[in-house]
Amino acid sequence: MTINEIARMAGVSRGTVDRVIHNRGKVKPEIQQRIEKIIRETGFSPNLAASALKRSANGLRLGAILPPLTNSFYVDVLKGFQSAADHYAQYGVTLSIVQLTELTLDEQYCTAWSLLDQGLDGLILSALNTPFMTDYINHLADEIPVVTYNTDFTNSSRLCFVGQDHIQAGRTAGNLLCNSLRRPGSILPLISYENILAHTRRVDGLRAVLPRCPVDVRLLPAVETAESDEVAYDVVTNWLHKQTDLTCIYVAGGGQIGAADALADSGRADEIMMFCHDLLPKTIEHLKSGVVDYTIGQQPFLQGYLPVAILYEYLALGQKPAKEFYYTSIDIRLRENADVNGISAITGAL
Amino acid sequence: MTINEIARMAGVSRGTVDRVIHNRGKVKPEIQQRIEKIIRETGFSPNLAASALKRSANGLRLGAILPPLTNSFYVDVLKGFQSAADHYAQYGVTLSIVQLTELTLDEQYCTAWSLLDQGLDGLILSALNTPFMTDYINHLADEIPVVTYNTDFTNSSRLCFVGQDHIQAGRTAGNLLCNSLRRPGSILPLISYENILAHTRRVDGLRAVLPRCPVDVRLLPAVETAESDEVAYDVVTNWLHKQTDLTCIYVAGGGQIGAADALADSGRADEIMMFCHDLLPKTIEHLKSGVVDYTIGQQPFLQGYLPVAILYEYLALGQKPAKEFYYTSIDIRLRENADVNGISAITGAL
DNA sequence: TTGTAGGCGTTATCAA
DNA sequence: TTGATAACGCCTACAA
Repeated sequence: MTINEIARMAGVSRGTVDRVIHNRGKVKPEIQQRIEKIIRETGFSPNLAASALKRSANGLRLGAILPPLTNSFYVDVLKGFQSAADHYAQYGVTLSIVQLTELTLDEQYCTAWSLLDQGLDGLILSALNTPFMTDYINHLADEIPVVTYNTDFTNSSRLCFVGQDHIQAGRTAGNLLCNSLRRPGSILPLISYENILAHTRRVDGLRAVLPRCPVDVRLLPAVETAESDEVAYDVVTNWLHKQTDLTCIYVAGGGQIGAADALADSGRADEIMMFCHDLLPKTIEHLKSGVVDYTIGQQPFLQGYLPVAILYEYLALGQKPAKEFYYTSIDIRLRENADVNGISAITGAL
Repeated sequence: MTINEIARMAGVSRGTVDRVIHNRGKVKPEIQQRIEKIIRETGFSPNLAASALKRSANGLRLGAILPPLTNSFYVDVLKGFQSAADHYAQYGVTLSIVQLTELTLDEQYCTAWSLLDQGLDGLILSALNTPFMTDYINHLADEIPVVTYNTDFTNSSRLCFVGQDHIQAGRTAGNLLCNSLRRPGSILPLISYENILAHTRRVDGLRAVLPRCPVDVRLLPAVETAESDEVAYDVVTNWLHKQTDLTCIYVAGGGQIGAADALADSGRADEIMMFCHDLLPKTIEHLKSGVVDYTIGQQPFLQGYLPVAILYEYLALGQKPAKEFYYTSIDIRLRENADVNGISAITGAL
């Protein structure tokens, strides 16, 4: 089935069929309906290779906003962006990646705005959950499609979200904890900031499943680390002294390396468990040395790659995303599968 | 960069450049080198959309051989095949899927042969590891590219393999077991048949890490279930009586549902752990009800989808696979992440 | 050994 | 409101 055959069957020209397919109007209603009927009956859909070939001439400008790379999680996200940019370059896509240097509202605003000023066709972003940012995203989304990743803005008009279900990830951590704890005691949760939803939600998820624990556990109030390994090191060192019945350190976000180092230095890594999120290079080392017991990954590469793919399909091929929430997997890692690099995206597939 | 610009820069015609790109010969060596130099310097690579558009006229016939669907693991593999077939249909690919009705050598041979007789351009298969099959795959691979999935034939001339590193998966199961066991005792491993390498390797992997276990454990000799849930049910029921210090049932392959049912019926699911491989619909139920503690998935969908993508790129676009081993992830599941469907392939991405 | 030309299916432009 | 025509970049006969 080609657009030519449809045109022949309908007794019109290709141009008219094209106008119907893309809802461009300027077609007599009765002809429109006739063509739509034929398309439905034949199950015709445009040849993507041909569309892509033709569209690649036009060009598509996408922008992506990336939090500071001091959190090395975003290094893998960046790889996803770059890999996608590389792949879609031949389809006329240019991706402008803007790296923030600090995690403040103002900079986010200004950067995003300067990107938009360049005349973007679509935007990919992740940001702090504040009412101001929600408004701003709504404002952007009026002009161009916006895809959020890692951190969602559910009550905004963004096109869709790519990232983890953080509550469920926290529940999964709690599930692992319940399975592994051998003695009663206290659990110390660490987060970066109270206003990072991802982190507080993970703690909420963990808390929700603790009643299933076969031994008595107590979840201490979450301690902030300001996304700093130094702070986390000190926090853990202090609590190791202060809280004598500590059985587990749960890093819901921020400073996992500092926390692990502190636990290792204390010489009590065998006796106290440690759980965290994300699979950073240092985390792999800590898994192998037995300091960290479990970590839960969230496919960072895909969080960079997929938004680009989604926006390409939406803008260039006119295909709306199939889902509003593209949840990445809850990827449990421990010593023996710390090194396995699963296949995260069929990048080369045309 | 287009083939036209390269031709202009080299002072030759498009045709000559095309011959160089695809190593078709019939080009004067000095001209060949000149063109190759320009291609290298400009970083030119052919536009995939244009290639695809042109090639889709020719058509590509692929074949896939699928073990009996009585093992519902292969239902997900089949979905992968179908999804890929669907996607690549517009690029002129037709995929013939042959489902075996029993797992015997003769049938595999005859089916594969009849497929080849139809004039295939590439073949995807999974089979029992016997010397005969290795010879046969070598024979096939002389004619057309062959991709193995799930079960590899490392000493054959197949193009590449898509599937799990079974030893590492077994080690991961052992790792989980060591983390979770609370009392000493015996572990009962179940396998389908001794000559299914995947299963015995998993047990080998598990055995290798047991010395790290903080409590005393003993690994019993593996028991065969002939890939039958009925047999597995009886085996487990018997051993639950016979082996009074049983702490864990490890289903390395075959009959996991029967085994779980037996454990549930015995009323001792709380006291005895159960580990298995693959995430079948019934396994999810058993995870949620607490009968099965952990299962290790291996991305079955991808094991169907990826081989098709690989063969398309190889045959239609002339791109050799980047790796010989495409290891799927070691996908740990327990109650709280049993339901999560990660994103397994960017299928719609052009 | 090299060059030429036609077409893959779609889309954009222009003329009717 | 429609139809005709010219690309998009590559591949492949066929001609030279």
